[in-house]
Amino acid sequence: MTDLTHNEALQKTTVDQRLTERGIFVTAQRRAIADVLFARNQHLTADQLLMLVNETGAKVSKATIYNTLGLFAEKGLVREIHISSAKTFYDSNTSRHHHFYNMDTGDLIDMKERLAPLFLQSDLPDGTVMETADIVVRVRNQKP
Amino acid sequence: MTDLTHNEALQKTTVDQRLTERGIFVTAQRRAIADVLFARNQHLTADQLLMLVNETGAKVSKATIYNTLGLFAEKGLVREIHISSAKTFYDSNTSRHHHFYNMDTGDLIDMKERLAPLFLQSDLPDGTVMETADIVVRVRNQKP
DNA sequence: CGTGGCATTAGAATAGTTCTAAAATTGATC
DNA sequence: GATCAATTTTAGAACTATTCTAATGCCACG
Ligand SMILES: [Mn+2]
Ligand SMILES: [Mn+2]
Ligand SMILES: [Zn+2]
Ligand SMILES: [Zn+2]
Repeated sequence: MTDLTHNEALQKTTVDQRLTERGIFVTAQRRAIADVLFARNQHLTADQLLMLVNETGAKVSKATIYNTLGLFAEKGLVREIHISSAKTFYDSNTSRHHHFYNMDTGDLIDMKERLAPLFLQSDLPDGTVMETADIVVRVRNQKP
Repeated sequence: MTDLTHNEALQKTTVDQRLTERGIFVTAQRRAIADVLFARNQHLTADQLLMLVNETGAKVSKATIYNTLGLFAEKGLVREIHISSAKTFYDSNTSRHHHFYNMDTGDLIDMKERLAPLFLQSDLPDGTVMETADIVVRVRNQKP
């Protein structure tokens, strides 16, 4: 009992720190969202996150989900992954890694290799064949 | 005069062949679209293509642009590149290559290297800094 | 308390894309 | 060339992920 309470307190502090470190003011909604999002490494759509957050008992609007995901992405706490025009995932794992997207199942799977220079059949998830391998490097104009 | 006419005829045949080779029936609209799209290697949105095609004097509807781009993509004549949920480019260059996307200017630029194993500052377009480098390998379940 | 500055919210608006159902075109067959 | 089935095109409606609006809520600080 005391153990669980203690752990929750630690968790809460950790999540708060994670936001504060990036200059994000902690609010009840942001904490509720962060609790779900950062519970583990995962790939979630905005809708999925909205449902998961509200299942915990918190009451967070769709607008706040989008505002918060936008803010977190801007601050480097989540990574946006654009699969198609109707499929954007938010990845709670911001370490450098890449993905397999299974067009049949809709699964987005982390690649084991940190940076894969070549994509061999043996690198793919079992039972799948490569369709395309797209690299999009996003750049910004250097600040003057 | 005769030269130009001759060239246009050759062009038309080449475009027709390109479609026919992939089992696509040639129609006036598909030819009008292909003429613009395959005139050179380029990255176009559906809207841009619609405007360019209709500027040539052809009358093609938006639905046909989307139908045709979908068909061409399915047959491997164009490549879809998803930059964000509201930005899909169609690439008339289907050879294996990857892209730099400049978030400031909206430019989508081909990478020189065929497959870039590492992204060094010196690899980036002049005056830009890397924001993210995303690899999405699309896979399908192996046909049984 | 009262004021200022964010944050949150419901719902409307936006925009890219897909769908619908009818009309047009095609091309094979007689 | 007329007939007919299959395919394609089309205008506009519908759909849907995301963004916007503008009103309300929430603190922190004087
Ligand atoms: Mn969703
Ligand atoms: Mn467009
Ligand atoms: Zn991931
Ligand atoms: Zn390209």
